[in-house]
Amino acid sequence: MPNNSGARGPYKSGLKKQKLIIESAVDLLIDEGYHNFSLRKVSQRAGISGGNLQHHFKTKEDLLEAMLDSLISVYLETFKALSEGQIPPKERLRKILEHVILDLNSKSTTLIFPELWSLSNHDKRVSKSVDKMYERYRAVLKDCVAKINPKLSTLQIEKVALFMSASIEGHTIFIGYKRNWTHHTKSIIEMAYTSFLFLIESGNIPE
Amino acid sequence: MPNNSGARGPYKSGLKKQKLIIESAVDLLIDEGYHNFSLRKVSQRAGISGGNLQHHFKTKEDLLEAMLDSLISVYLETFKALSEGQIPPKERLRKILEHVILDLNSKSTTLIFPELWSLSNHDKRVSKSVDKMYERYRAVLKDCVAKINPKLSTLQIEKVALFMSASIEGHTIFIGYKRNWTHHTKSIIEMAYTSFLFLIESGNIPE
Amino acid sequence: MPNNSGARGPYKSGLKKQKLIIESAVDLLIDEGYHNFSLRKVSQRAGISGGNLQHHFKTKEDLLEAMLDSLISVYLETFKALSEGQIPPKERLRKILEHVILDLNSKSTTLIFPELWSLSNHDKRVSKSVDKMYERYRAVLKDCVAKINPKLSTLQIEKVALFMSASIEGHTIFIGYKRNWTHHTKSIIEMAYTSFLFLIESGNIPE
Amino acid sequence: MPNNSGARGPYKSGLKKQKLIIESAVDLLIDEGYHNFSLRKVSQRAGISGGNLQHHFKTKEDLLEAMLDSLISVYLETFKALSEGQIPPKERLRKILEHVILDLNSKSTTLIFPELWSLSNHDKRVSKSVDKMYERYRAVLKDCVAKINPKLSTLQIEKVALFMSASIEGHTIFIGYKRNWTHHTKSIIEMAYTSFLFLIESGNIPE
DNA sequence: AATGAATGAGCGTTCATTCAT
DNA sequence: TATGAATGAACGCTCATTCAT
Repeated sequence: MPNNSGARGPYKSGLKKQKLIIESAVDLLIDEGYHNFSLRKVSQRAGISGGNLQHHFKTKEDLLEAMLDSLISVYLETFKALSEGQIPPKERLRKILEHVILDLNSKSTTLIFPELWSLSNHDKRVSKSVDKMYERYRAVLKDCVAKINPKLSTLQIEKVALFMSASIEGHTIFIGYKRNWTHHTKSIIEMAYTSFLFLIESGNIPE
Repeated sequence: MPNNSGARGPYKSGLKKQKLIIESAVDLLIDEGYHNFSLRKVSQRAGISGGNLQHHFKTKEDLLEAMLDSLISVYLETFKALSEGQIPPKERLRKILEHVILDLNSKSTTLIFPELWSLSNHDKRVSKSVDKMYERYRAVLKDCVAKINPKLSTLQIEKVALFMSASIEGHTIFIGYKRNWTHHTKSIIEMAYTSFLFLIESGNIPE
Repeated sequence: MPNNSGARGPYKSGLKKQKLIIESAVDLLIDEGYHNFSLRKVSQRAGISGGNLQHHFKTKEDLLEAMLDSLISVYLETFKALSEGQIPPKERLRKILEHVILDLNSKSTTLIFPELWSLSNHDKRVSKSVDKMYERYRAVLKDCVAKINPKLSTLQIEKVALFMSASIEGHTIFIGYKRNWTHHTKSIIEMAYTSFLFLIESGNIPE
Repeated sequence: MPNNSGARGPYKSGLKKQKLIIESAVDLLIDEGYHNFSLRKVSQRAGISGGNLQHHFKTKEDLLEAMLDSLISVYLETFKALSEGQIPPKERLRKILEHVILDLNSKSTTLIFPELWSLSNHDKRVSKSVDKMYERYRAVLKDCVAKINPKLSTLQIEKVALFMSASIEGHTIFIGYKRNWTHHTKSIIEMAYTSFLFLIESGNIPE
């Protein structure tokens, strides 16, 4: 019964509908890209009137923000899960790489992230949210890196985590859903693990 | 001198105008992103009427194609230049990495590539052009890799070139123009060279 | 104390809210004009939900009617006050002119009356209410005129009262709130008194 | 051949259509009032598509401005005509009053001016145009007044002209088209002439 | 008495495109 | 080549109103 006890706040049916709207919106974003994204299409997918959509999300920007929050929260939870448990650090690194790189194969990730990158370049709010997500992403990596080679300085850890996460993201457009090199995903994981581990253990990272 | 027939003369007025239009269009794409891209705005930037624009480029798609060709040709020339000359292979690898990673800092590259990646996901023609460009990109890398470690199989070379190019592309959104980690560009180049060279020389690449 | 039955009690909660709504609506009309008047904005100003507003006033027309009644009643009371008391008729005429012309300077009068005149032209109900108000207005003037020059016929009295009231109304847009000639208000009063009195006393009024 | 000689500027058919649009817009304003005025209705009345309307008038404000210019120019021409010719000043005053007061009976004047007064209160540009028109109006009156009584000071002339024009405007809502007192128009003209002339000749005007 | 949910029409405006000039 | 004229669909958004809660 979240914030619904008194006379204020959305009704239960309203919260459900908002979820439905966000799902419809994300599906549309995946299917058509942001340059073909419109509130009309969202309302059609959700099976509601345009007026009702605007009742739930005052503006397009509001809906976009809600979509972003919804999308990012999934990844944040994943990162949290990946940083929990008691596992040897190298093994954890492998697990992380396996998970995030395999995730690139998914339709949703393949199709949504390029939209986010593009939007980030033209919308401060989006860029802020995306930046924050990547920060959390790197935090998981940094924790892992520090445990593998405790001699690394903070700056070195920072840099290698940045290098790792950026390198991984770049594969989206090559091994993503229905892309040309999806079948090389396993090999990519191997090369990532091998080369990243070398960087970390050798300590050959600029200060 | 409105003579416009034949193939002679460096800048026939028609071609000149087409160039102007394409430049205006690219500028618009950079400034506003494809989701805010419209023929109207292009014609305004080019200082011509909408009707005239459509005389030179029948449809939006036609203009997009011309833009793409124009954009990609620049990179193709760069790749060609990078593969020429007589340099020791490792040195050449370094030069390539330096060049392509430094290029990520440029406004144009930072802002255009996410648009291309996004468009690739929803437009076959764009994806074809972009794929072809990356193929040429990898060809340069492959040539270099093969010379550094001649023992690698064709498949290994393919894979490591894919891994390298993908890793580099991923940095666009982190060390690009006005992005948060631009100042780490030099370090990124170092880490890329170190780790890629390790992969190549160790031969630790899946078959 | 949600007791709401019967006619007792000065401010039953329902009436209170209705008053609040009407005040908000009038303020909106003053600030934005009828062409920017909407129930949505009224409900926002009143700090209530749209649904609740429509609970108190079924339709936009209903609210408009209530606003009109509220607005006009103020003027009717003024007219009543102006016609009471024992004063020499010329002195009373002066008082009336002073009062009604000075009232044109007020923000509310300046901004509301043009809206009423405009609405009168397209809404029978509004025109009826406004006409009735002006009738009462003229009644006060007629009473005064008759006492100043008892020789005037009913028709003459009617005509001069019409001429006087119409002439005065016309100054709204010139000496009204924040208008260009507000500082001439005193002079206008003088000219009105002088010329109207001449008309009345000379009896030079068409039959 | 106004501004249409070269390759630029509107075509003849375009100018004609713009006139048609303005006429349709004015008719709509008269029939429904500004609070019911919409570009869609204008385009329907003009028998053209919405897109085409927006081709001729970029925004609603642009159309409004063009309408205003068109409306006001008619009155300006009238004022000019009224101030021309060689007539004894009193006779000219009578002619002016007859003309402007009789004009109040016309449908167009009756219905448009209240809209202008209302709009003036909420739109600086409209208020500026309307103010300028009334200035020209008073200029005609001032010239006439000065000739009837040359002893009046500039300020007195100013004030009496203001008083006269304002008084006349006020009759719009009473003796206008299909209003209750249209049949008193002649009498109003008489009273106006009598009382205004008294003010002017007696010189009984505040300094 | 009061909320939020929902509708359907309408708003001003932008868009890609076609066509006459 | 180049313009302006014209279309028809779509856009984000506001509106008055109805209704379930």
